[in-house]
Amino acid sequence: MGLYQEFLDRGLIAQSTNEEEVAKMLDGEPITFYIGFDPTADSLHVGHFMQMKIMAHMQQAGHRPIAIFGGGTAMIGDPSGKTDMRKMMTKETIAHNIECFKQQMAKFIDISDGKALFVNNGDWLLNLNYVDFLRDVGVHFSVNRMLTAECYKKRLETGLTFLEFNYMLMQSYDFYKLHQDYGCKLELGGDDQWSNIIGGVELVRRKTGHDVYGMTFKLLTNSEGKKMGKTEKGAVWLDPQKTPPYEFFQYWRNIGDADVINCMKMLTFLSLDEINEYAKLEGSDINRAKETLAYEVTKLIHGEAEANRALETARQVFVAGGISADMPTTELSADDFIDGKVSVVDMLIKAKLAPSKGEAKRLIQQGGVAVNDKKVEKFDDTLTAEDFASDVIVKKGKKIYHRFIFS
RNA sequence: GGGGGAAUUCCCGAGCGGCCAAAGGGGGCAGACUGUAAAUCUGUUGUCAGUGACUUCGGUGGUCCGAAUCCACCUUCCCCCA
Repeated sequence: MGLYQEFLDRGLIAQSTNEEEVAKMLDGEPITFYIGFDPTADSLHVGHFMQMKIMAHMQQAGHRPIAIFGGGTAMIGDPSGKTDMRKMMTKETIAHNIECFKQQMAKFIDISDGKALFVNNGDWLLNLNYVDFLRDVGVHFSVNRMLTAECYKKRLETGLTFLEFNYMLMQSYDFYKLHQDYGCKLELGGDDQWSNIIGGVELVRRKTGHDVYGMTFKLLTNSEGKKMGKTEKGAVWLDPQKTPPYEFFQYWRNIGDADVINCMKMLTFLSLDEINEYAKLEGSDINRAKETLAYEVTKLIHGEAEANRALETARQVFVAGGISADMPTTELSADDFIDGKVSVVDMLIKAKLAPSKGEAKRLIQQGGVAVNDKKVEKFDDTLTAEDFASDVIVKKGKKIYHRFIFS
């Protein structure tokens, strides 16, 4: 099966500037293509992972990926689809974020012997001469057209600064630059990048007369159309420091029924045949699909060992109701004990299971806390040092387990 | 440059000078029901303390016994005009 067909079958493709040509390119001679990443945080997240997975797919098929880090564009901030202007980032932050991105990405993309390139658009964007740029690039853009672009729609209601309005030109210039320097012929990206991508395709054509192409991939959304990979606490990060593997695993283990198969197709390398088998599951059997999804995605990002540990932990906790060494753990010290006792409330706070005493008390009063499987009845319950002879497991709500040790 | 409007607790958004820790919705958290799902229902949602105290309503001062509510200045944002 061809690469293009594979992308199509997995439901990854959103739109392309020229379907026929792009399909031919993907399954034809090696080409150079690029995907941009704006360094807006110090870790990649799940949304980026999809892009990386696509790059890896492409690389396996013989194509040469260029990952472009937006050291220049991040100075502006992409307004696409945003309701508010982003806080402007300092150069130092951006540089730091790029380093973090590079390290994470190098695990998925082979950059040896020039098989893939990591470039920073700050290298050329930051030194542009304003007037020259306007004459070279700005002249090719119609404000009228830009204003009708879908991605600015929201911003036309709330306000769009000229700073951000320039973002499209910068990104378009990237494509031109990569085309000139590396013969790059294809830009890929999330579907929110569509406007920016066609801007680049058009700019290259106007300036060089060459045909280049763009294609966007579906964003990872759930069945309700909401973006996935976000929790109350923020994004689901790839950095194990920011989102521990077990938590990462649990995120996928807990997704809605309607989203499992989609996620499998988009995020794992499982064959479509295999996925179709999972799609036949119904009722509580769907949990098997969720477990597989969680395992596979965790394996891709954190490695097999971590995936196994997360899976084991989850099974022990939820199926056997047992204790696992891999549970999030808080170590208590003698200072935490007053008169030889430590209150459950204080433990919850120490483990960050509750942000304040009031909330910790409420949790207990509403019956949401159990110590060693026994529901805590009173909010002023305490434990003594003897209780810690073996590990103490605190359960918050139905799914959050936390281990306390004291030695 | 001129004129008008706005800034409220995680978000949106109400808020006669006292009865406002501040309506309502969203979101979050917990409980019931379940399949570690969804939907639904219930409770809860500033901090500390068991009848209470304390810190909040863009910022700084002021008026008043008393201010999220009134005044002045400042900051930011939006809209209309040039």
